[in-house]
Amino acid sequence: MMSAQAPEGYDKYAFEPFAVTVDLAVFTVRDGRLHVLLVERGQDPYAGAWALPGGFVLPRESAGQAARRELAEETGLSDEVVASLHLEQLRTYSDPDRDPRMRVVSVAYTALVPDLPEPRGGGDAAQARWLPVGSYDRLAFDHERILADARERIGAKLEYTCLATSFCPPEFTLGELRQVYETVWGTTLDRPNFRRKVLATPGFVEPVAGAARLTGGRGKPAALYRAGGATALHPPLLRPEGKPS
Amino acid sequence: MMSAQAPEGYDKYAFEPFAVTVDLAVFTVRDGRLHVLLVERGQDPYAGAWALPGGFVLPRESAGQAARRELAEETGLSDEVVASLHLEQLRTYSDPDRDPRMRVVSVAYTALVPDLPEPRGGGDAAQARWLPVGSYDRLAFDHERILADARERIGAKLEYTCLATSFCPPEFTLGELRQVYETVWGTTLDRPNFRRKVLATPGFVEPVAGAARLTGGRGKPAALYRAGGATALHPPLLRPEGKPS
DNA sequence: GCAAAAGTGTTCTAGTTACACCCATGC
DNA sequence: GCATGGGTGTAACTAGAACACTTTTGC
Repeated sequence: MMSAQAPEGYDKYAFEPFAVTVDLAVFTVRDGRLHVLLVERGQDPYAGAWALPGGFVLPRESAGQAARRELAEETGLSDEVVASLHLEQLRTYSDPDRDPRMRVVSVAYTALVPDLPEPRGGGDAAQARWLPVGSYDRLAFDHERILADARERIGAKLEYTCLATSFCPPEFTLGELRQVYETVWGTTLDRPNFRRKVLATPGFVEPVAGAARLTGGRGKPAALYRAGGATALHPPLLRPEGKPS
Repeated sequence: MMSAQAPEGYDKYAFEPFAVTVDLAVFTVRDGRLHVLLVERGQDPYAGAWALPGGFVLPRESAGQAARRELAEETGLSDEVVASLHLEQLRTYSDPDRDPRMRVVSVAYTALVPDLPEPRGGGDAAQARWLPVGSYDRLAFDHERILADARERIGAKLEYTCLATSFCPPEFTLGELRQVYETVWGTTLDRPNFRRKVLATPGFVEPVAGAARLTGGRGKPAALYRAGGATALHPPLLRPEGKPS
């Protein structure tokens, strides 16, 4: 924002121009692994490297609007679906040398989506793909850092919000919901305690009457639930501390 | 960040230029009230209104560096002191119409400082002043919103970090530390329980051997403490829920 | 029957809450 | 003395952790 100290008759073009972009860290859980949506760069710098999807903020849109627009373009999802997704501003990355070409300030966003069909190419040339986190060599620019920040953020968010249901299809079992936590946190959780905790939080999930589904091929069919209306998780569901998977 | 889909031979000046600024929400506790550092605007828009201090990000600095530079200018604190302060990126505000003059994207930062001497004018014309939160009519631009977000953030931060000591002078009593929590949260806390909680958290505070100080003019002199090395507060110190002051 | 996954019950304990109570100081 | 704020003690309550156990399915 212009402060009171800004020069009086300033000139819009007096400064070296800043480009403002958005970067998206979009996660999903597939086959019990955390996946992130990436695009392959076709040109230098970082030609051939994977990068987070993103793009310029247009002159008449906010960064949040730009993020939703880019997400719709990259995933091929309908506007209504994209509008209903949970998109959260992560933070802004502004190191002067983060892009060698020019001064680019990027507002990063995070989204959690259920396991989607492989994204169609969208309007752009480069194909967007879901890749397991850690399965790539190196990300372009400072995207490695952004992705790490995003992982940390969603891990923390699961503790005190009901956001985990965003990773799930419309109807899901408590086992699937638990797997979301275990995948994101890289831990195992006590099944009985997890169940009680979730059911004891009003509005976290609501049962689908009479419905049940087999999960692993064997075992007792699990009851189905839908996401409830609650967003906060009080008291929080804390991840175990020094506990590896 | 430039995505893989960015136009190839792009022109730095092809877009309407974005200005990138920082805004600062700097808090202190004075006389048991939460104060925020504000500057009075001398020119339109919002001439005469109070605004958060801030300014342009220079071509060769990051937003965080700009925030520290502006903070030093506004408060008149030495560079070493400013370098040691806790400055945290809050979020970025990018509504296209948030500044009527041009497109300004602002990265907001929050800082917590102990009760400082009234800031000297700094290099700039407008005087910066500490004002109790809520004691002004209206803030310029979307600064009301930024300030509200900043308050919420620091309130939450006190719950699970040891950051409250940033509001205190180098040596402080547990009563003063408790008052920080009560002021920011607008609640009262049980004194004995607060004391135990703080002392039971390793590294939150460390005693200053033998030192004591009278606080309210009356009463038993209180032992003095210094901030410890810990940053996280495990388990957290949760604010009471439906409890007014 | 056996393995696997869902679902229920129970015990133990750390952490918090809500108090009552004593101590040291200024007026 | 008495008001004021610092400091200690303690009983009740709550949420969570750990783990045994039952149920329902596929093979």
